[in-house]
Amino acid sequence: MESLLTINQVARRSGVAASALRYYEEKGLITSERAGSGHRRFRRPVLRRLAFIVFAQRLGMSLTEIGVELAKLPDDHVPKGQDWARLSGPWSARIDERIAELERLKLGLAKCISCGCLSLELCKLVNPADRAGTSGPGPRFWVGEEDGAVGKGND
Amino acid sequence: MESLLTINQVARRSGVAASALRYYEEKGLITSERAGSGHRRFRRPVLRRLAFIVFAQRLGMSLTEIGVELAKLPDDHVPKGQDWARLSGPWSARIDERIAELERLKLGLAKCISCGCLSLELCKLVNPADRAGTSGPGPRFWVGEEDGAVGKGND
DNA sequence: CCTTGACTTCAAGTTCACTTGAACTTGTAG
DNA sequence: CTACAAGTTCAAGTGAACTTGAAGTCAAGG
Repeated sequence: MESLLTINQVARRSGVAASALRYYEEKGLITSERAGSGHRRFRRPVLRRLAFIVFAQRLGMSLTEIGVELAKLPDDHVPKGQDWARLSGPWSARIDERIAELERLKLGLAKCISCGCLSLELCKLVNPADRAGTSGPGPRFWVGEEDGAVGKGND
Repeated sequence: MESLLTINQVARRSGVAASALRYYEEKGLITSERAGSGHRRFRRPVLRRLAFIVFAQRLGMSLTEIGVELAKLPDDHVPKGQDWARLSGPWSARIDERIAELERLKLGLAKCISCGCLSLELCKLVNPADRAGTSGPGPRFWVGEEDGAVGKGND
């Protein structure tokens, strides 16, 4: 028994909807074999890949970015601890950055929100590195003064 | 000089695009007066409201959720330190939760990714409270075993 | 043989958070 | 008076990440 999983088995075990699994496959994030019937059969390592995808989404990464990371895993053999471990260094750093930003936000919240400087200081608290700066729709980030019409009064 | 700001002044000072400001106003997140010409005139406190919106977005909140929070601010007077401070308690807690989740993720990454248990343990690391559980599109979260087809082998 | 359930593909729909474009009005400078 | 920038509304488009629906296939059970 090679222990191949149907799409719904994977869906139940991963918490990722079957439709999402097809979507991920279409996007090249995961792969499957086919049974004679044409039905998908997933190998078990897909579960770890999915764990990684869910994980990375919680960190705010887009599927495209996640795809880039997953591409670093080998195609020629089932990924081993070492393969995943190669990814984990940069990831720890990434998480640390995000935590640091949240700490800054928290500090800013406590320190500034009641003193009137929030609207002037938030720019220094928010790290725009990740998703900002992309063109098209999506939230922008706070920038400093740029405008002539700056009063001396508190905002 | 009452120091009312035009939409582009607000846009420059907040880093939020003018189109987004109109959108926020439409959604009831901010308000403006009108000049005789029909042009929007924003009062200065809108800048702090916008700071709060940008801030909350960085925490992963939707505009709808942010609207609920902003509704807690008084309409009858310019929000003061105390008004903002009333919000800050729950917010600190919220940030702490998020930080705690990231710490768990990081720990899980370091501890589990190389030992083969990741796909079984992530469920305990990821806090689904925030955005998961919503119906419709969007990412799902990892759930535990639910399925008969569980092998004893490592995934 | 017929139904049921699990699966397939493909096209179209949904939500969020905006942006873009068209057509129009106003205020200021030359 | 004419330009032109800056503003307006409204409708439609965008991109990400999926979901939903329609129509069809396939294997197993009664």
